[in-house]
Amino acid sequence: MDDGGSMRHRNSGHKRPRLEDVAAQVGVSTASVSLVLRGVPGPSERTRQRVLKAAADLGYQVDRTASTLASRRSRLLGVMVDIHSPFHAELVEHLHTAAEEVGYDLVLSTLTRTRDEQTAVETLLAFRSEALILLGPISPADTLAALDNKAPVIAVGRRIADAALDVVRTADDDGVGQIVDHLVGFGHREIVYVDGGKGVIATDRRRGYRTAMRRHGLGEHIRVLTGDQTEAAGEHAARHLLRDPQLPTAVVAFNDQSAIGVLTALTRAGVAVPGQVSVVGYDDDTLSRLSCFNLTTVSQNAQEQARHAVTAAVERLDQDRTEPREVVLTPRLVLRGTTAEPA
Amino acid sequence: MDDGGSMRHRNSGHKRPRLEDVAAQVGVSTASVSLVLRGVPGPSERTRQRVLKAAADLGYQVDRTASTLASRRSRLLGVMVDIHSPFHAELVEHLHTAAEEVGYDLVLSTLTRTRDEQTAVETLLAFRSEALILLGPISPADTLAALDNKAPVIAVGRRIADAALDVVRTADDDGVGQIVDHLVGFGHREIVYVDGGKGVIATDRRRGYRTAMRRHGLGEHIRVLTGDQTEAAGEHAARHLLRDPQLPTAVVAFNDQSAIGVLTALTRAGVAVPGQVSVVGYDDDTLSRLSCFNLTTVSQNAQEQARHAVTAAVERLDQDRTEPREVVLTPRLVLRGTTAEPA
DNA sequence: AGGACAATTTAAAGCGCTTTAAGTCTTGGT
DNA sequence: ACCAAGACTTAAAGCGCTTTAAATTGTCCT
Repeated sequence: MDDGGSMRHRNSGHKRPRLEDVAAQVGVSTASVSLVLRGVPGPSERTRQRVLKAAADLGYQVDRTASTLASRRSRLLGVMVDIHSPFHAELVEHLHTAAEEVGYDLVLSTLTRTRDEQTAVETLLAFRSEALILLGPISPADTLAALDNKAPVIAVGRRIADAALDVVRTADDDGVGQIVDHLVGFGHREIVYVDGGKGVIATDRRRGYRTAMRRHGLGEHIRVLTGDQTEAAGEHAARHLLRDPQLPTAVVAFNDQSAIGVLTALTRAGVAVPGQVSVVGYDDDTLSRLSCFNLTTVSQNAQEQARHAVTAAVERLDQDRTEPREVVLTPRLVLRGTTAEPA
Repeated sequence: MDDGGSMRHRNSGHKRPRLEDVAAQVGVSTASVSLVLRGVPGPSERTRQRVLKAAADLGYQVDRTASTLASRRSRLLGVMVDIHSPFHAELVEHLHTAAEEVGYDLVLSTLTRTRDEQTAVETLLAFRSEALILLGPISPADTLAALDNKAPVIAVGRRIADAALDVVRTADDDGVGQIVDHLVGFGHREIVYVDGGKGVIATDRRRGYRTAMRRHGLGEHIRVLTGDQTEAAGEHAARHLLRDPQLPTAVVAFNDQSAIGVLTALTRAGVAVPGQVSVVGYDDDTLSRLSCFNLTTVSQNAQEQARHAVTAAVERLDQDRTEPREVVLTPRLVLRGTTAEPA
């Protein structure tokens, strides 16, 4: 009668079943059960079947914390993401499948306004992540290098000078180069670039623009407008252009957000896109695919980056590679409706 | 000399420091160190200082897996999210701060094309989450109820009939009702609704529309166009409307995505918004805030929902509440630029 | 039947921490 | 001086699992 109190709680009495419970049910040792459940060869077929049945009957589910502790391996890859970024979302999706294929699990830690990289990474480490996959880290190179001493670090999406750690990224300069090639192919010459502020990525893209322009003998037409990563910056830059007597024939923006700002301002001013001005973004955001924008842009191939990141981690963990490796993928131009021949 | 091999690995020699290492450094027992590090009263101030210093010097970081195992508590809230949803992103952000305030941590498990709710939840349980916060679960009520037997479940954002578990959501019907009130206040009468397909949420919003229309004596003007949650559906619906001799004066869409489809199709057909037709969405997506859309919509107040979800979890875990509770918040109309008096 | 060898099974020692009961020291009162 | 009452400190027993060495059982020859 005295369980009146405990009966108020569900779960009372039968708590989570343990390995021992399964073992008792079958009449074997916990060692055997553990072996069967992990698929380690050894147990006889008969034992195997009976253990599997008992486990299913009891609804047994392994306790990660215990097995991590005992095996000294978590088989966990820690991933730091900006949960607001659609691109990161896509990366995570592919990281999941890639990790699963090699027998690892993912633990995510997100960046928010009140949660910086330091905190996010500490969380990952507290879970005993064996390697850290950092999506678009902004910490300085030496901080990352120091971190790499605790667990292999794979930086995704950002160039790191003289990296002592693994890096997987796309060639941002090449991406912008492809855009310029594409526009020049159409016959454009007056191509302006709306910048993305400071930061490694912005630097690379800006350089890509400059280099490509010069390569086409358009060095004198180089024009970089200050901006950042927001729609507002794009609008601002476009309004600036509209004040000039003569519009350029094409505008390349740091990213899709900014490009959409440009698009909005131009359209609002009655400028036809791509009739009078072509506009190009970068990232192949969900945004750029909306039919009302249908923005020509550059895709970073999330899937391939994810695969390389996981591979890099596995090489570090299971194949003791120690030399840092940098994987630079070629981005892919995505032609949509905002580019055409100049008027 | 024989450590040539092991020197190839970083981390060799000094692995992650343990409680024991800190204890040895200070010359006390691991028990004392544990006490100090967790802030449990008992240890003297002198010991406290020395332990803290040693821990910092060694770069000690607690091993969650071990402490979870030992204390039989993970202090972890498992959160299932759709990583592609901007709204979920916002919720997660607030869940983080809310959880931190009450001494819990979050572990995220994401839904993807290849990862269903079942899998996501299992991951959460494997980490020993003490409670499960499911954002927009689609599993049937009885599945969720069964799950609630393993760990308290808090369903966020979705109504669950006769719920035997905690629910935190906004009143979707009320939200759409507010939209209709707003439009009627402007003098609109021909208000059509673009539906969001099947699903509990779509049902509620549709009902909210119908009820509000009747409340205003506009029962005869009720008109629901089939649709779903996509931009394409909105475009499709709008094109349908454009075929009629006479356009309605206002269109209410299931969500922002769909509303933007409507907006795009109308604009493209030369219809002025809000001059000729007003358009309203739902969700207060990032999208709706873009200056080129500036969509009037309804906000679900992520912060408040997050707080309630965490509170519900804590009440279950630390204050043994056992009666299920449903928290229904009132959504908030966000007035922007796509609504005005009818022409 | 006896023994070598392979096939299974299991006892037991942890993994790094928490927790509680049982110390050990101080104090201060008498 | 002596003892009770704090104030600290710590030994030791797990938490639920993995892993390895050792034990047990079974099989096949000669």
